[in-house]
Amino acid sequence: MTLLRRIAHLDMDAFFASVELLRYPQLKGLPVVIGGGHRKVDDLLRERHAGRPLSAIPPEAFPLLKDYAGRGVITTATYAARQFGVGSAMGMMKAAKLCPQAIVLPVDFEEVRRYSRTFKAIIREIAPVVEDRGVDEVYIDFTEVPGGQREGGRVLARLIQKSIFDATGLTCSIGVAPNKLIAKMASEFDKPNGITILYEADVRSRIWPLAVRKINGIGPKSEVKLAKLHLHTIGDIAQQDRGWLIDNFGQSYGAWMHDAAWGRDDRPVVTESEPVSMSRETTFERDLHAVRDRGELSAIFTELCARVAEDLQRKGYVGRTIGIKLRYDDFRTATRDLTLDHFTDDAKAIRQAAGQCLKRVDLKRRLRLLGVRVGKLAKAGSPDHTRWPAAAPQPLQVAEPTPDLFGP
DNA sequence: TCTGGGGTCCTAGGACCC
DNA sequence: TCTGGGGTCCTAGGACCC
Repeated sequence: MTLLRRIAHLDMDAFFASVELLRYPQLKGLPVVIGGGHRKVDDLLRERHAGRPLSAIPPEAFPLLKDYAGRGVITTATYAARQFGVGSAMGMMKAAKLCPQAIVLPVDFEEVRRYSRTFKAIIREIAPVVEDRGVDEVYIDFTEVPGGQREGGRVLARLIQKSIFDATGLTCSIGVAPNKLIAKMASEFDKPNGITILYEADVRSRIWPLAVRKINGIGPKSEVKLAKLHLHTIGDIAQQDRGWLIDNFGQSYGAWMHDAAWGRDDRPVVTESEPVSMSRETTFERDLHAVRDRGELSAIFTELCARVAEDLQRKGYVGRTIGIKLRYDDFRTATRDLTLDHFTDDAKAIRQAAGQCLKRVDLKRRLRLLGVRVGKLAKAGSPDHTRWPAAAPQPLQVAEPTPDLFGP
């Protein structure tokens, strides 16, 4: 008998918030948002309630959204907070208007990553072909897993859900479908803690009525453009002529959009991949000016370079393209980059190259963000990296490079 | 009182080489 | 002297995702 391709998408429910609720179960059912925050809420609470278990801290002791002042966005909101219209990626200040009484907690990345590793390890024990899609999501290929075909994947999905819950106390939602594209949409159908099974034949009835934005790959810009063409649902796209879509959205995107609307997607579940770039960036608490705040900017810039270098070294990569990113007070973004003739993971070398990039960008406007990126990565010590440069030997550093604007 | 931080992929023009 | 292509690399910006 031939196997049906069965791909699952698993999404942890309100992951960041749920992880916090494990620590503070007294907040269950209350509106809680995670995000922003440079404040050390945990430290604060621990100090104030020294000696008592975290779970004994009364809910009234927690900081509220209405008292929040800062530039952060919300990473996750509990379902109780979502009732008020608060959601991911929303600015904290806007959220505070909608739900001032919500409790705010900062992201605890270490804790989140710990649970992330745990739930992914549990999945891999059950079904080994797993693709990482960030801390709280994965695709899983059920096709050849023993029992992966039973009830279209429902039996295996249930087993995974239960295993994760038993080990962590966390819930997730799973969609199982013929491919990643449909599985991703299906996992949203029954949240939280749900399972949705879809087949090719369900595309018309279950997928076509959905808004175009539900397709993973159609974002806010394309949504607006589609609306102007009077296309609102996925079915609307499916009814269009493929050539017409290509004329309006380009060869690649237009054809992809047509396939997506018909539920066609043959991308494999990719279990391993190499990073392409590593970066660090920071948004300032207030907008800074290149001249007036030179000292502050210089220190931040050097620190960002040091942190990228650290990341590269810790993970064992070197890179050849050094880039910077600026965001102006009007939210426009500028990037500059420079490709070196050798690979590096050295903070000073990165700082020097990034400094050269800085000279090519307008520094008259106030800045709200500064970032440093290293691309064209290779594994440290790999032939790819040691072979470089291929032909001409690089000249010795002849002169000290001229200092950049943020220079000491 | 707008709008984080970490990524990937695509496009498009120009340089440069064959 | 003029007129070509094709291929690859570099750079800047932008869409999108988690």
